[in-house]
Amino acid sequence: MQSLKLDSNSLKFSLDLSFKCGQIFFWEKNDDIWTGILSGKNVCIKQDGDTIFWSGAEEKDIILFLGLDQNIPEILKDIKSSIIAYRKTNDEIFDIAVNFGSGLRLFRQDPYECLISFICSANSNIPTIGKRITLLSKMFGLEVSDSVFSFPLPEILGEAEEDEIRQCSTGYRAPYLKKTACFITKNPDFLKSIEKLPYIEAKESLMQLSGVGPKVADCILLFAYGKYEAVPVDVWIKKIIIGHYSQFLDEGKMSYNEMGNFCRRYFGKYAGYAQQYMYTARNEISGLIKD
DNA sequence: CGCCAGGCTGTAA
DNA sequence: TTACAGCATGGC
Repeated sequence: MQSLKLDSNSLKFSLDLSFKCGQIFFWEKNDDIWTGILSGKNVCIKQDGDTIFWSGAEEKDIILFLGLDQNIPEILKDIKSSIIAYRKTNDEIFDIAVNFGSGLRLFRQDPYECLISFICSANSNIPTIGKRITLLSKMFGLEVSDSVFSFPLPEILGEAEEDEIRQCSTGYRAPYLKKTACFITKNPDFLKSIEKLPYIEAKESLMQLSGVGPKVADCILLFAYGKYEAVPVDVWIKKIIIGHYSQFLDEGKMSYNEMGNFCRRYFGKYAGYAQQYMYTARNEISGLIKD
């Protein structure tokens, strides 16, 4: 295994927390080792204190995937100064979230895998989403090594029968998966073209895909494209906004876009990062805010 | 049994 | 433009 020492900006990095925070689903942990596939190769990653060990990839790709180049102290400083500028005080709930989520890092995952994963996420929960992805990979993935299956390729998923996709516990999401896989097969450069678009246009573009609404689009933009102004508002974040930030929002201005716009004004250009700290600490926060 | 979970699509006003 | 029924699955 290769290894690298975390630098001073990354000393609190937590591989476990980052994998488990609901941003990625197609990796598994066995005996302290996370295994998955990057660029078609089996990759193992583990953390021991301030050292990351891995195999199956080049160092620069591991650093990019895990987001180890991101300067977290700088990002948090930016968010906190934006909060101060907005409300003239600190935000005790956000501080609690950052404390709880210490070591959190937004990965840079493959856009296609992120897209399919979050179509599966609709109206569901994290363990169930993971099971769906695993079932899909076993049914439609390529066996890259002994009983290790790749993420299902678009050309295979697009040709699959809707019933087969339903057998992977995907329910009513099955036709969305098939349609979107077909679209990606016919438009192989589509996901690449999203990169250079500004946030609003990138989001509108993604929302043309079947099964992709505003929330799923924001997840893809944040978790795969590193567009930190994307703020996925799920039921937990909505609860937190209503319970802790409603003083800053007009009654009746609780639409998806209004909540996201508020977060961007309040947290600044890294609002999506702030959102992920809040989401990660959702259980701790929910007991501290209005119901 | 009912309620909820990283919501979206289609329809109606 | 917004409102809302319907939708599959699994955990509690």
